[in-house]
Amino acid sequence: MKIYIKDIGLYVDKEVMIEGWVRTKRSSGKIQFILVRDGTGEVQAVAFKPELGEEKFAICDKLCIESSLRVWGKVKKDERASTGYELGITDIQILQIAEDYPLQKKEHGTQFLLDNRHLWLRSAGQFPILRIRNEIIIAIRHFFYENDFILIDTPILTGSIGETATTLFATDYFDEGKAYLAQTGQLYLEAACMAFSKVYCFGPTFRAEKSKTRRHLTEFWMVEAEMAFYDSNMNMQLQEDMIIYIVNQILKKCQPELKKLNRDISKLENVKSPFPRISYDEAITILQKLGSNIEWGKDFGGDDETILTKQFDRPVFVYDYPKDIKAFYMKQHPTDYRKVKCNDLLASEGYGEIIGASQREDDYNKLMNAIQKHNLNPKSYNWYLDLRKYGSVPHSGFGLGLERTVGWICGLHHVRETIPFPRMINRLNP
RNA sequence: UCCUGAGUAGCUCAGUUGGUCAGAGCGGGUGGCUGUUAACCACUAGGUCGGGGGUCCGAAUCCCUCCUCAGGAGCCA
Repeated sequence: MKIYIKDIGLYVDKEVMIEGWVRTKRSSGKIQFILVRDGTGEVQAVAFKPELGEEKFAICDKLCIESSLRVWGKVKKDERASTGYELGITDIQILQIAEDYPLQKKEHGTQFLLDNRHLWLRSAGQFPILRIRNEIIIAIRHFFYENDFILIDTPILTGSIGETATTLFATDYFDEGKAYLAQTGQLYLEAACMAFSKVYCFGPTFRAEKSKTRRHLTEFWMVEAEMAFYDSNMNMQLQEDMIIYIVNQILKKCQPELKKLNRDISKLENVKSPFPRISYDEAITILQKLGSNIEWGKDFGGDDETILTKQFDRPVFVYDYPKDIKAFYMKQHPTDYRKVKCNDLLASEGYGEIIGASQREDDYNKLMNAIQKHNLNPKSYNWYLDLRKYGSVPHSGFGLGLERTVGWICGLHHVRETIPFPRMINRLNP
């Protein structure tokens, strides 16, 4: 009977068949240990010459790493096997010998691994990361579903609308001129939230910035939410609830994966309500006290974010930034014209920004002013301005970077391992 | 675009006061081993030292230039 390795504990002393690949092999004359993986787990299969016979033992001898195979055998509990169980091979069938498989058991460099990303995905270290990514995505969707949000799929091909034109990927679009790959779904969500009240989108996002850092990809996944009748404080509360929900789900469902990644679980268990909330002004004071030479009016650098997040044992909100360093659509602060109602969420342990959020400008004239001040063409924003003409209400929203969130929860140094096939400034293949 | 660092065997790397400096481990091949956990032991094949130019009796090593990669700045999630 064919089984999956994750279920092997249910079949002790039974005959089973497993289909999979060779993770590694060790041989010692008359006995061979073949570590078989099938995508759900791994198990040590043992070939013992006197029991298996010359012919089949010789077949095992031909196996190399990542060869595909079918094995039959009896499941045994055995402490000597790394996973607690082993399979006493009674028969074996090779599907293909993976001759000259490029990846070895020893360490490789990043470039080599990325060149072989299609094979690197099979490595033991990549399994927990992408399984956690999967669970995070499911947690996010559940969170929104349980909180009465409607999923709105926003377009990936767009006209010239968005934040700034310099960081867009362009492509020819029939007689309509240039189309751009979406760098946010927010403006469309604002339209949709006037129809459904609470909405979200979750899809790939594209930024043509020439960023070469461990926090950047040119194609990444962003979940964005938009809520009618939410002010900036309600917005932060929702973000906090969502992050706590995600972390709790991962702690509940992914203990084995976190363990394989050597993640310090206590750091994740700290992610509880309430998250500290500090204003931009307070953040500047703290940073200056700690020796940063940042001045009021400037955005935080990577080092500043690191210093700031290390002051707290959980993610921290920074709110109400100067308007000059933020996007045109953010709502003007009611009492301080130099600022806008917005917030970032900085993840702990130095990971930095994982959410950017704001209350949106709902006043037609103020929005029109901002568009003009940013040298944007009001014509392109006709429909966006319409939303302020026909039943405008206070509304807020945020965007969460999926890969940065996965990197933070997994405790990884670089976001490139958090997505199956990373797209970076000089990497388009595989 | 700018700053810093790197490029030596299929992979990971050592080797720079210029002179047995063409090296190791892994991987491949051959042989050995009945409990291996990156198994081990013996033997063996593999390289135009990123490309080009220069200095020198002599360059992996020094100089110039180009290419590629990594990290960071800017920008952002």
